[in-house]
Amino acid sequence: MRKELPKNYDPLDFEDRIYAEWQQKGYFKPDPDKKKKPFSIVIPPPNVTGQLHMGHALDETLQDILVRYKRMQGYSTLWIPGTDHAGIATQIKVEEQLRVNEGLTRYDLGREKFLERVWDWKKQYGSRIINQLKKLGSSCDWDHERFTMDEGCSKAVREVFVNLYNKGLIYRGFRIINWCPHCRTALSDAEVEYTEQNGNFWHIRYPVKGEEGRFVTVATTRPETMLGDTAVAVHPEDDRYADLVGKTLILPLVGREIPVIADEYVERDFGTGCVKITPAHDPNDFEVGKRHDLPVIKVMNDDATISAEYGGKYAGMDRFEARREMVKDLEEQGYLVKVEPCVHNVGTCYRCKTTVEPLTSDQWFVKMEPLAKPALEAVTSGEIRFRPERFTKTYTNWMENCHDWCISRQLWWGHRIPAFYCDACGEMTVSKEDIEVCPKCGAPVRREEDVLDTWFSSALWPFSTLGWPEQTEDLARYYPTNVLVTGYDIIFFWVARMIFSGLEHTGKKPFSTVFIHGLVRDAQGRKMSKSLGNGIDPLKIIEQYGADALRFALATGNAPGNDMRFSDEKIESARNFVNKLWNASRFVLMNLTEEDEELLALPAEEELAIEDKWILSEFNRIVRTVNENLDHYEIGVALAEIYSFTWDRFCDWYIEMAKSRIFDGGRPALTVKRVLVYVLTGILKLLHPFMPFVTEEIWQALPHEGESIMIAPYPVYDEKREYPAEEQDIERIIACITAIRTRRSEMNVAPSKKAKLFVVTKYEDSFRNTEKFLQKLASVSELAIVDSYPADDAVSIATDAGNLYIPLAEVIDFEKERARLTAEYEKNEGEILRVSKKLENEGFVSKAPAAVVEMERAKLQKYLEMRASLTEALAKLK
RNA sequence: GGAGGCUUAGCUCAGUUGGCUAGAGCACUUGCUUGACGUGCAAGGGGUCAUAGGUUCGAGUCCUAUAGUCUCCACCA
Repeated sequence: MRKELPKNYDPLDFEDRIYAEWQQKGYFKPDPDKKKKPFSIVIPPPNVTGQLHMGHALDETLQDILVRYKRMQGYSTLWIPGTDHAGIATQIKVEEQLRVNEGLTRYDLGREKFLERVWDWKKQYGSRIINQLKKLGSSCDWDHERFTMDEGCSKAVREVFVNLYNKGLIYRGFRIINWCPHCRTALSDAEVEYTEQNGNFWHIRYPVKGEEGRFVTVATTRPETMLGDTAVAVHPEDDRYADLVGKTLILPLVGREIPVIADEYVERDFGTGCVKITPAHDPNDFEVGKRHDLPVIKVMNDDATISAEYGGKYAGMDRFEARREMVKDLEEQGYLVKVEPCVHNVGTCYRCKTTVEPLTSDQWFVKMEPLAKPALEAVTSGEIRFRPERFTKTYTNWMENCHDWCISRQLWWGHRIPAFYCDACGEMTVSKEDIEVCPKCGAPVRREEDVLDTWFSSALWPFSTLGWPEQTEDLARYYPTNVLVTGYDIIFFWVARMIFSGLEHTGKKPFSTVFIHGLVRDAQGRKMSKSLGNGIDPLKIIEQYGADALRFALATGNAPGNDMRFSDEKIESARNFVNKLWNASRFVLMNLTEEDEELLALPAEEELAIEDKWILSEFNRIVRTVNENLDHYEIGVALAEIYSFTWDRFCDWYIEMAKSRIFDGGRPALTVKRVLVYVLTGILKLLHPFMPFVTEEIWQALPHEGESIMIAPYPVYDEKREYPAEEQDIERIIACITAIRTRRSEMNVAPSKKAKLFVVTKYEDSFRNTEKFLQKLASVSELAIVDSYPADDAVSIATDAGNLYIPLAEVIDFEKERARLTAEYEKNEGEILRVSKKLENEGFVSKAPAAVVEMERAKLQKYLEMRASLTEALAKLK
């Protein structure tokens, strides 16, 4: 007895079970068959502390679609999953937990104890996100699961660090960097987010030394930094201040003497034209300071309090408190000229949103210029391609303008920098292996405290996960990977850095295609965020609607790279489609009484009915477009094609047409069932990459060959299976049935009221071959093909296939009929005019492609036939 | 300041290299216990494709300008 599907579609019944089966059968593993072509993807590793959110859901869905598609096409697919240690993010979480639960800071615990806590946390939460990925149906090879701080990845990190250092591409230097006073670490440029904030422009006057009563007025948004001022700059060609250059000013509140200098960096028209220069706390001032050899006075501590050394009475105050106090004092002492409100961009930490403090510090950097050049070339040459293409520009702009990458972080959670200092002789050693003593003088060394930027290890992900620096089989077979799927928000953080790292360390690009998607927003189009509380939990959606519906909703109705909104309507409509597929399958299944072998054989050509050929032909065409679109990463288009074929063609027409044949029984019934099984199975295969669970569940219930739809071959276009004549026949009849339904509906004729149909047509065979459909689907009691309709008691319907007459004298309003037919006639005349004009146009006929011209000719033919029909129908009304 | 996106039906969006009478989902109107599905079936209404020019036989699609809107980068203190 064949397995039956439950009446109601309930994904909870089978999703977990099916996933477990797939995993147990080993379908996620790459096929060891060397003859198969490899296809590989590395997952953008979610943060180990994270929960699955809609962004992940979209990202994983797209990857899984590609991987499942390729797997069914016979590739040996490897999709590597894993998680990222997420340095700052994780450390913040653990510190927060520590603070809340125990009232302790990481300093209370000390480095070693604290790291134990973080590892505990990782063990506890790391598997959570992995399990959530499974809920989505992700067909990753879990045997290949990696973590950015596991042994292999850590080895790769060290290898890369030492190599870059030896090449002079990593250096340690005293520079101005972005400092997060809350996380107490340096940040890279990419990790600073600029937000517009309301602030003030304080105009402050600095007295000129030796010239009683003379002042220079500077304007600043950050008065507290004046403690570190070491000059005031004016433009060299600014006549207003020409005589001041070289003079000395007395810094208010501080009393220190600073020079007036001339530098082209100053914009004459902005502010007062005089700029206070604070090399220790402003990147531009730092550059000015270097040019003029100014002292660098750092006035803040790591927590952004004012330093004891230079703070004077403000020492120990928080920077913002100091600002208030200093403004007050400046005002009291008569130095404050005016306060001008302004909106300005303030840099904030991308993890904790604290205002970033630019300050000078000793840090480690990656020299970007030599790395950026080949990375840029790989993309501009087309070796690596962005989809959609417009993101190429985002990438190249950044790559062309990026500064050296600050990679050291004053955190504890991360890859510790493999540098060792000897206090005895001052030697620094960078080494792949840990060392205890200085190679130069033999004194004990101490290891660098800093760890590396999280993104330093993520940058190696495509090859570190495949075993690099070992030359493993995996690396040889699956690197470079084929495609990287990720959001546009991490092109700088991650994609760019993977590209230059891959090129530098493996000599190969890490992937051929970068497939970029947008953000998932809420129904109002707002970014989902914790603070807004508008996040939609994908796991709740899965519980409620099923993973297939979620995947469908995410994969459809939006163009690549664009943001999308996630709404109730969207997920409901997705669920409705799954439900439709379920029920169509139930219908097919409940009518299969024959043996599997019998049903699986596709009928011989001569046994196929006209509608069989029609649906097979249409299916075949859909197969082609789906393949083409998937090959071009047009996932939404591919899915929309399957959707409309399944619902509008297969369910609404073919199944309806099939009913009469099934219930008639006999040989034709076997044929139609075979076609039903064939096309439905084909639909399931086409849909499997998008909706893996439900397609597997139904496929298993249907007659099938093989163990799982997951490893069944993806449908391919078959040029032999094209039946243009039959397609035309059926399309013609569908148009007639629709026209009849429309007329009857307009005239409020109950569907139950059957009527005879008279047809005047030159497509006699089309009508005769499909009489049963007209009867069944257009409430026709009997079909009569005539040369001309004899009476004037009929509703007439003009079609390009001929004239249809339905004797329904009691419902006809002749005036209305005439008006309607006339309107239709006019409209048709308009079309005739439009198309004939086109065809009379010399330019069109000579320049347009022949196929297009041919199409227009056929169109004109249709309109002319329609005109004949309408003329006849109108004549009948007289 | 620089770059890019978006503007198509009441709403949310498709429309791939220019070429069938511009589509879908949702919403709306009308009818339907039609042998899987009311999470459904049938029929229908609804769009000067932001505006103005241009290229072309032909423009929602390409070019230029304008307006509105969003995002990213830069940072003039």
